[in-house]
Amino acid sequence: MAKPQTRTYSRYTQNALALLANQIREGRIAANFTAEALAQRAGISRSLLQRIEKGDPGCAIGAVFEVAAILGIPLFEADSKILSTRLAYSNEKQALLPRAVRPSGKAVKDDF
Amino acid sequence: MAKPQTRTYSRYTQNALALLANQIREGRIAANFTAEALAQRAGISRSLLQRIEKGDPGCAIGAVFEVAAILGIPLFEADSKILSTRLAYSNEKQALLPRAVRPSGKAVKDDF
DNA sequence: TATTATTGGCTCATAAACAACCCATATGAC
DNA sequence: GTCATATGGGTTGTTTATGAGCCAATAATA
Repeated sequence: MAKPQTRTYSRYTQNALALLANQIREGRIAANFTAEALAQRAGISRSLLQRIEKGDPGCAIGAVFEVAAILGIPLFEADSKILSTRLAYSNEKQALLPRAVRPSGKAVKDDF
Repeated sequence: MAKPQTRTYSRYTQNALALLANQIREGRIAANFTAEALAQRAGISRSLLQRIEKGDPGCAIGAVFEVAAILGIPLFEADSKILSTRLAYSNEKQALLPRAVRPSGKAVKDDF
């Protein structure tokens, strides 16, 4: 009972995936890393890295982020320190939110 | 012959995953979306959305990005227009890069 | 040009992701 | 408090991702 098979992606998602993939490839070349070498560092196979550099939506997000991290590509445009600060803030905020949502009659936001 | 089994992640990757997960959950609640409702919009199951909101590194990056896109969470801190502009620029840059890397003697960058 | 290594693109076997249910609990509205 | 439902967490079976290996083509250097 698992059939993602044909999953669709918004243009925004497609572009974001493509951009991240490009940054990874550019970063690898800039850092003078062989695909094999980078894959090894990230603890993944070369074939997976190839798919990552092609922007395959099916790749595990952990693997993609790890490769990006190794190359020093800033996720969220934030360095290590800022990221953890934002995370801490986010966690506090989380605690204040309601835990269940009651859909209020109608739709809310559909524009992006 | 597939055994990711025990994959390790840098702190940076872990934080980035957690932050994105938090933003998604916060965004869903802010938009007054039920988990079920959001999952349907994204074309995924509720159980997958739950894993996404917990920051599971094994989730497909396409699914995560799509959910983020629906909620209007800016990936790369960029809106739709800026994102496509950056992608176009990145593609041009890509064409100018060498296609194969010759590892020059020693290591390069290991600090991030 | 010759040489060597990187890369792209396959196949295959296996581990993992995913969807569809289920139930129990907690939550929000009344 | 009562009620309806959203959520957390677990299970199951199928689909998919992943690692390993291989080969051909390509690209980088001498």
